[in-house]
Amino acid sequence: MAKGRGVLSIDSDLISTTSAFFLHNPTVLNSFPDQENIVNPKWKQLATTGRQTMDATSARSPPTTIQFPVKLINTNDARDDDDDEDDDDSSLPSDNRRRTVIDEMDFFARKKHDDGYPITNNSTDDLKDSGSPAGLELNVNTGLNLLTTNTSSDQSMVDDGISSNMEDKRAKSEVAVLQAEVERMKVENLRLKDMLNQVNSNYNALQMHLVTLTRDQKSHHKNKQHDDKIKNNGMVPRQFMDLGLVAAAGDTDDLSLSASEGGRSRDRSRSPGNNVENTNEDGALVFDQDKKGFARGADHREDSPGQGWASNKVARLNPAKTIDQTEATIRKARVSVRARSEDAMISDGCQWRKYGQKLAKGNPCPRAYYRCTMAAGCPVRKQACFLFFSLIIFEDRTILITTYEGNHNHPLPPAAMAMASTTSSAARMLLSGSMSSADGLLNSNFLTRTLLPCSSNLATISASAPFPTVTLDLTQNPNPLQLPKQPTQFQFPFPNATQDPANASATALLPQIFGQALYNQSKFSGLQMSQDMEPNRLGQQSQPASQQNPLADSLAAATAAIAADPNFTAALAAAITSIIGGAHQNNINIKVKPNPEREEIKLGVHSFLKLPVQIWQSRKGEEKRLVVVDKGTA
DNA sequence: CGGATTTGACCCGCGC
DNA sequence: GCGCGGGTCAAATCCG
Repeated sequence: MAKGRGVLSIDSDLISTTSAFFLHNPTVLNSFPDQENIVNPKWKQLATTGRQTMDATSARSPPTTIQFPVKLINTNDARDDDDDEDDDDSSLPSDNRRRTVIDEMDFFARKKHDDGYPITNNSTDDLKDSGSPAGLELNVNTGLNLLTTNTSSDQSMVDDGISSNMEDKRAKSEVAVLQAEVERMKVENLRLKDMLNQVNSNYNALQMHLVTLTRDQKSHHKNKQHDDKIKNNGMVPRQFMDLGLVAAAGDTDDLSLSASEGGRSRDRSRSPGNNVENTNEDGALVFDQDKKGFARGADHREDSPGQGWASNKVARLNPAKTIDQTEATIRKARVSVRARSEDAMISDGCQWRKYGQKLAKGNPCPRAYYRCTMAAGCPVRKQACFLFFSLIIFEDRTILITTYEGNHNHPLPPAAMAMASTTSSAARMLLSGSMSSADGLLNSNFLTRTLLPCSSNLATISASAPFPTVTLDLTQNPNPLQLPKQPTQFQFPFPNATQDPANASATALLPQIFGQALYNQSKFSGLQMSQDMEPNRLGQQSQPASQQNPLADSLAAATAAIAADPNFTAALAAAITSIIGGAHQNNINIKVKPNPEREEIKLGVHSFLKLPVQIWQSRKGEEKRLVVVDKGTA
């Protein structure tokens, strides 16, 4: 079973801040009753963050055990009024008066005593005394009728003139009954919380549908006009982004796929099993664009396993490319999360089952395919593969790229909600059409500021890839000015990353650059990286590596040795060549100033690779350059 | 023994 | 039309 064992690091501040921009109500995060029992400490803060909402929810929930003692006090007051037969001219009904005659409340008398209002069981004088202070609570209505049974029995007690021993026994039995009742109410409370959570989830899902469908309608007119522009200037990527709006109407898998494939039959010659997984067996509503309405999932079986990965299925459709059909060609957004993890899977709170593994070209690290198994028919899938360069350059600092697609059709545990909210919101941002770009890679200020306000470099959008993809880079340290370090929330398995400025910057920059390159291989034309790229970032990392890392000197020596090793050269070149597919023009220029802070880049490389690369050093020795040589000539 | 994983084969789109 | 690559399936295998 594929269980997330990796250490995923997400800053909960980031999430909490981000959640303010989520379309669906983040309170879902807090609606699970088991927050106290969260095992993983990494998520505890999330649970704690949500506790306010939980408390509020509890306060609004049906009567709890807290309230009914108040009701008892109220009864005592009434009893007091009645017991004072001589002085009292109470207008209470006769039954209430009879009820108050009961002097059964041994344990309540004790409680009152504790509260400072002493009551003696059989003393009517005491009953008189006890009446006045409790009168403040007369108006408290607990909504519980727990006293009904008690009072009736008490009434008979009084009439029968039972002794104090019997009263003690009765009191004990009533305590037991009340305790059982308390337990029952606790269980009921938990059940109600579950129901509330379910309602919240349903509400959020419906809200998302409504928003996206409304947006779809509004954008439909725009798309018409936009298509004309596209015809004229062939701005396919632009068109693509706009089509994303339609996909956004699904926001979730179901809708987009239905819209894109509605009315067409799949020609895939697979076994019927292909259709099993995405048919919404749970009866989820699916929007059928052809039918202009929602249909039950059971009737919506044209889809294939790829409800999740819709893109290639969309491409399988009728190749005739009219504008309308192009509109129907909806590619689903993907959200790629880049996190530091040494395990093949990050722990995102969901249960995944691995259904395939593929050795993608250019990456010796196989890509694993997972599907969500938390609910039958859940269309969510994810891919996971290690960032190759992270293995090359930071051997001990692997970066795992996890790509999600689709939305879950089932309630999620809090831990999963964090990731799901992040990814779904990112996908919505991508598909919202508010940040369309004429060309592939862009850094969206909009997305950055809204989805990930803590950092300006955490989110990247790629529309040129086969799928619109939002990449959330969780490998970087957020801007320390905006987000103080909180290493306790999520633990990256790389302690040095925050300690060593050089490491921090390098680990942040390289994966960002190379990782994006991997996702845009078709557009890859060269990369440059310099220490000057982010002076602020480096400036905020105060101490030089040599001061903080006692191994700096030895590392520098090792670096020099490794860099001089022809095996290293060959290995690194081979790796890069492999990644970029041996394209002739693909020279990767990595400017490396001879700075001791860089020494970690070269560690442990040549044990990993075997193909050639050339390292060129400038005359002055200020700069080293890695040149990828063609596979045949290297 | 049931469920999860592995892995070779297959399907399909796309580029040449 | 053919080959390549991504994605998926499903039988075989593993494992608790």
